[in-house]
Order: sequence, then C-alpha cells, then structure tokens
Amino acid sequence: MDVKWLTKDELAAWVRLVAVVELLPGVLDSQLRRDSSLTSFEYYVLAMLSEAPSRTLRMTALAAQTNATLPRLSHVVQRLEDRGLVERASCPEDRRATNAQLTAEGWQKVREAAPGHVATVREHIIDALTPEQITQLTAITDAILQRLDPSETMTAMYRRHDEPGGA
Amino acid sequence: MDVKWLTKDELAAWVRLVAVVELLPGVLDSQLRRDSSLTSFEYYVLAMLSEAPSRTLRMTALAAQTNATLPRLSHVVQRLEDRGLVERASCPEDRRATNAQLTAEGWQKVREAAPGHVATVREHIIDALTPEQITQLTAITDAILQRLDPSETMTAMYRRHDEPGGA
DNA sequence: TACGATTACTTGTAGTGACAACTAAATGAG
DNA sequence: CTCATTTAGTTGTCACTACAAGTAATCGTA
Repeated sequence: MDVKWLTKDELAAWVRLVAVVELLPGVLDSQLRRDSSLTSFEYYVLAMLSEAPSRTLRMTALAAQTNATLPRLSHVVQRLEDRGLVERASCPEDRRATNAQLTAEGWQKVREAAPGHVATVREHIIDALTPEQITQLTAITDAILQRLDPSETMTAMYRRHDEPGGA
Repeated sequence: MDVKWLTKDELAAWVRLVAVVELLPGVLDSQLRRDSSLTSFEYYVLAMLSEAPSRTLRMTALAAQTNATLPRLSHVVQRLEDRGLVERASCPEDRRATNAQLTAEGWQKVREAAPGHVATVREHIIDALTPEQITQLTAITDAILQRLDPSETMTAMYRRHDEPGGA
C-alpha cells in the first residue's frame, strides 16, 4: 500500500484538531440552547440574514454563508418559519428561487442571543489565544479550507461581516 | 450589556474556524463511509481499541479517548457489536464496568480502513500546512482545549499514539 | 454493617442531519 | 419553438446524537 503515516508532530496537531472539532459544537450549542433556545446552526442562519440587505437572502446564498447543504438549510428554515423567526417568499426575478427574510421577531431574537454567544466564543476560543496566534489561526484555517472546499461553493463569504451576530 | 465584540482579526479567524469545524467531519465521514462503511467516529473507536493493551478498553476510558459522552459511545459500541467488530464483557475487577474488546474482524477492519483515512487527512489537512504551521496548530488547539475541556475528563490521551490508525 | 452517595454504564425517546428522490422553473441546442 | 439539461429548492426516510431516566455495583461513613 505504501502509506505515508503521520509523523509524531503531525499526529500531535491532528489529534488536538479532532478534539476541537468534536468538542466545540457541543459547547456552543449548549450555551445557545440554554439561553436562547437556538442551535448554533440556527443562530448562524439568523445572523447571516440579519447582516444581509433587507435582511433577506436567497436560500442558495444562505446555504453558502452557513456552510450547509441545501436540504439541511431547507429543513432548518422550515422550523424557523414555524417559530415565526423567518419568512419565505418566492423570488420575483427567478421563480425557482426562494427568498428567506428575517421577521421582526427573528431580528429581536438575534439581537438578544448575540451577546451571550460572542461571550462564549471569547471565553472558549479567542481569549485562549495570543494576537499572534489569532493571525496564525487565520492563515492555517484559510489553507485548510482551500482543500476542504476548493470550489468555494460554500465558504464564499470571507469579507464583510461586521455586526451584530457577526460572530 | 457592554459586550466586547470581536475585532476584525478575531472575526476572520473565527469565521474560518467555524467553517472548518462545519466542513471537516463531512469530508472525513464520506471517505470512510464510501471505502469502509464506517463513520469517522466509529473508526476512531476501533482505532483507539487497536492501540490499547489486549485491544481492550473500559467504556469510560474509550469515551475519554474519543471525546464522546458515555451514552453516545454505548450506542455506537452496541452497533459495532451487532456487526461483529467489537465485543463487550463485564469487567472482573469492577463489575460496574464494561470492557470493550476488538474482535479479529474489527482489527482487520481498522487495518483496511487506516491507509485511506490517513491519506484523506494528509490531503485535506496536513499537506495544506507548512511544518511551522503544524507546530503552531498544535499550540493553538492545545490552548483551546484547555478552555473547552478544563477538567480533561475527555481529551486525556495526549501522549502515546503511534500506529496504525493512530491518525 | 447498613444505607446514602457516587460511579459506570444502558436504555428510551425526541430532535437533527444526510442522502436520495422529487417538482418546478429557466436555459440552451437544434 | 420544443425538448433535454441544468438550476433551485423541497420532501421523505433513515441513522445518529443528545438528554433524561433508569439500573446495578461500589464506596464512604457512622
């Protein structure tokens, strides 16, 4: 087979990265679920909408910005619509497309949820790192993402992002 | 509320990290599922057992090494047992405890799955980074893990790990 | 030595995501 | 124009995970 196994250093990085990938979602989810009755994916959907012009985005664009497949997004938006946080309407210019728009209630929900979420992110990630490590992490994840999603059908949103819920 | 929002640099790192956390499991899972009919979590369970003395580990220890909760592990081991890859036996020294042991078939399965998995890890992660970045990533994830799992009930296994399936 | 607390797990159930199949609208080639 | 193809999204089913509750053995302590 002629396999290039991982070196000791590579393995050390890999084992830790796997642990982060495994543990991080749970930490984010439990805070948001407890304080705002949202999963972190639901939060990101609302957050992306909150930043968009007219707080409206086509499903495909929303899927790209949240790193999700369309079926997954469709189900989640369905549930958010049932809860009155989002509304869907057929797009006039292209009637295949659907626009998802944040409702007033949804906007309120993001605004309430954002501070606690950002605090959690700070506490568990950002404040654990030096400014230099933040820069390094950006370069590292950037390099990885080019391999994970070369087409960049997802992860198309690496500019903009201010506020609120931008994190 | 007085929230410390993320700076531009912090946000850049965070957005990319979230994307990695969201995309990586899918990439690993689809390769393993396609080539070996295993989820990546199932693979790690088998891999940890394959490295243990007598290819046997107590459920609690196995849960720690795979960053899983006990209920989750219990269900997964149940399924692996149904497929003949693992066997469970009550521990003689402490009859509350259960030992999970890799069967011959399970051992064979890991050995077959390991090369393809390691190749995927190399291709998508390791080979995307410079040796220096590997070192940086180790330090960064190490710092994060101290915040994500301070008690280290999970992630208790940061030594050893050689081969095969160690990655 | 008895009984409350803790530890080690298992089980049941409810909610989410993945995958495949489906519908409908817009292109595009002849 | 017309029909095949692509694009955009939805829906259904199944598998997996989380959470809560339950069981059983061990520890601690009085």
